[in-house]
Amino acid sequence: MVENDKRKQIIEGALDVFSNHGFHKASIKMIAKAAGIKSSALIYHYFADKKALLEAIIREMTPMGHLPLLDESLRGAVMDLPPEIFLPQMMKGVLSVQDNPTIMRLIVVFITEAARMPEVADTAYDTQRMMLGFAVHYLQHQVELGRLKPHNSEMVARIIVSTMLLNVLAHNVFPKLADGFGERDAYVTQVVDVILNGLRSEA
Amino acid sequence: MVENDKRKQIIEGALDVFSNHGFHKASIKMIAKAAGIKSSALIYHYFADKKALLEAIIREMTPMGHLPLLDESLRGAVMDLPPEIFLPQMMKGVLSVQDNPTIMRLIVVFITEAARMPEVADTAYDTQRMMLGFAVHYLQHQVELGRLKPHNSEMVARIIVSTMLLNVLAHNVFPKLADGFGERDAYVTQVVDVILNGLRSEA
DNA sequence: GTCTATACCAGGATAGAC
DNA sequence: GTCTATCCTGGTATAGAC
Repeated sequence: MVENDKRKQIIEGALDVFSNHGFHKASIKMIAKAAGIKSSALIYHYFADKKALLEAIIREMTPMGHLPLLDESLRGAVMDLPPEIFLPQMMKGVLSVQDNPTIMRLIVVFITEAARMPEVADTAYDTQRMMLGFAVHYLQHQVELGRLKPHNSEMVARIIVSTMLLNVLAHNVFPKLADGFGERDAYVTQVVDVILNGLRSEA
Repeated sequence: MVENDKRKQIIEGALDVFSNHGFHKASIKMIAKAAGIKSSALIYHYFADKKALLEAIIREMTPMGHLPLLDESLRGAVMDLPPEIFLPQMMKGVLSVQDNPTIMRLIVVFITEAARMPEVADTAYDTQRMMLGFAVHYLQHQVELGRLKPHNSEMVARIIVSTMLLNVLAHNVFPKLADGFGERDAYVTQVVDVILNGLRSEA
C-alpha cells in the first residue's frame, strides 16, 4: 500500500458522495467525511477544485479492464461461437458490472451528469463505441458464416445494448422498475431468443 | 390568458433552468430571470421553496395527454391491427415526443433527478407502467389471434421500451450517440423487423 | 502532507413597502 | 400580487501553523 493512500481515499469518498447526491449537491465537507480525512483542506492539496476531482475520478476509474469480454486478446477466440452461445455469454458479462458497486456508482454519475457535462458524456461515448463496435463485428462475422441472415448490424447492436442499459437503469436509477426483470440469466436468454428467432408464429 | 400568468411563467422558466443545469445548480435567481420576472421573491409567493417548485412542475406537466396512442378510447380501435402495422405506428407515436421541447426538458429532468428523488422516480414509474401495460396487452391479444407465437410479453414489451428509451437518451443525454440512429422511421422499421422475424438465416 | 481557522461569496429564504 | 432590500446559512477555497 502507501502509494498515496489519502488521495485514493478522497477519490473513493468523492465517488460515493457524487453518486449518492449528484455533483452539485455534494459538498467538499461531505466528501472529506466520506473519505475519512479530518481536513477538507487536504482535498485542495491533491485537486485544484471540485470539478478537477470529478475529472480525476472519471479519468482514473474508467479504464475498462472491467469488461473482460471486450478485451482484444479474447476477441479471436469467441468470434466463431454460435450466437445462441455467445450472445447470452457476452450480455451476462456486461450485466455483471452490476455486482461491482464501484462501477455502478460510476455509471450512476455518468448517467446523471452527462447531460450537463460534455466531457463526461464523451468518456461514456468511448466505452459505448467499443461495445457497439465489437458487437457489430461479431454479428457481421456470423452473417459471413451463414448463421445469421444479412441485416443492419449497427442497429441490432444498438438494440442489444439498449436492453442491457435498461436493465442497469432499472436497477440503479428507477429501482421500482427492477422487479419485472426477474433473474438476470432468464432475462438474457429471453432477449437473445427474441432477437434470433423473432415473434412470428410459424405459419 | 390571465389565468395566473406569472405563476405559469415561473413554472416554464424553472423547467428550462432545471433541465439545463440540474436541480441543485439551478438557483432561484436564475429561475426568476428565465421566467422574466423582476423579483425572485415572487417565486415564494407561489411556491413554498425550490423543492415545491420542482414538485409542481412534475405534478402539473406530467399528465400525459401527451401520448395519444395510449389513450383509453383508442385502445379498442388498434388492438386488432397486425403487428407490422401497429408496432411501428406506436413506436413512432412515442418517439414523436422528441419534437416537443417541453416534454423533452421534462424527460431530462426525470432521468437526471430520479436517482436521488424517489418521488420523481415514482411519477416516471407510473408512465412506464402504462406504456408497458398497453404493449403487453396488445402482444397477448396478437398471440390469441395466432399472429404471434406464445412468448413472455412482459419481457418483449421491455425490449421495445428499451429501444425507444435509448433513442431518446441518445438524443438528449449523450448527444454524440445520436448520429448512428439515422432517420426515426427507418430505425423503428428495423427494430420491428428484428423483433418480428429474428436474425436467423432461413436454414 | 495534514491539520485548524477563517475569508469570502452565492444562494435560499424572509420582511415589509407599494 | 409584485417589488426592493436584506438576512443568514452553508459552501468553496485559502492562509498558514505544524
